Amino acid sequence: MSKPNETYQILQKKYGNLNWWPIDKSYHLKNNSDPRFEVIVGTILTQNTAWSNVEKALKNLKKYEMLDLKSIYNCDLEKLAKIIQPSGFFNQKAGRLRNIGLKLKELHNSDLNSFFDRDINIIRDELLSYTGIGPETADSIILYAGEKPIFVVDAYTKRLCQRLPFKTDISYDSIQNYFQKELSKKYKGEQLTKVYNQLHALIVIHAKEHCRKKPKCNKCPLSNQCSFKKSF
DNA sequence: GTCCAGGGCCGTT
DNA sequence: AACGGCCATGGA
Repeated sequence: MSKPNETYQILQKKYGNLNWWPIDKSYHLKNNSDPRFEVIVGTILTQNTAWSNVEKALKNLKKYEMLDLKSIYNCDLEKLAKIIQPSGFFNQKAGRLRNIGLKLKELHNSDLNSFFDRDINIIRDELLSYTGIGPETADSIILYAGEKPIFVVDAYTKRLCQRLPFKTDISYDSIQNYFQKELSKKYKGEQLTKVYNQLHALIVIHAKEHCRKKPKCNKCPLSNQCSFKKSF
């Protein structure tokens, strides 16, 4: 039976350190804006969407100087939708972004420090109450913007869990609880946060390179612990 | 042309 | 509770 700790070690050795979440820090230094807000925007834009399309939308937002909280909640929805068009689902996402901006302004006076300076479960419940933020988006915001220890489960993670398999059913909460239980035995504090961050990134890369829908099991680094094994 | 991507909401059963 | 349709672009 596969274990998250082993899987992490193997993937780490294979793919090395992956710099997630991808953020243009120089942009935020120059504009005195908060990179955490770019992460939040990115989590919405990337919902069921290839990152290459998200990059185009983020580039547009910077071009029109819209990548900050105030510009988002003050925006004209049609204009915002046009700007983020390359990311797909643009009408939906424009509404979600503006709504999140308004909530952060109204409930937290636009202060991300105080927003994130709370218990993880409190933050999570609040994020889940916002329209357009489900479990994966909430957890991505907490981990990659808030830098707090929570494990993000996505479609890739579910696929991996089915195939290896791990000893868990594949509901979001079950997978998250299982990974957190196993990994927190070995890692603590900031180290644990880094592991959650890195492992999710590793799973994404691995799923793109090998554990695709139509898997490429040839040269797969996890083949020893995987029971799916097919030769495609 | 078809398939798919770093989901979530809403209506129906 | 579980499932299907829907939202939409761009790259493989």
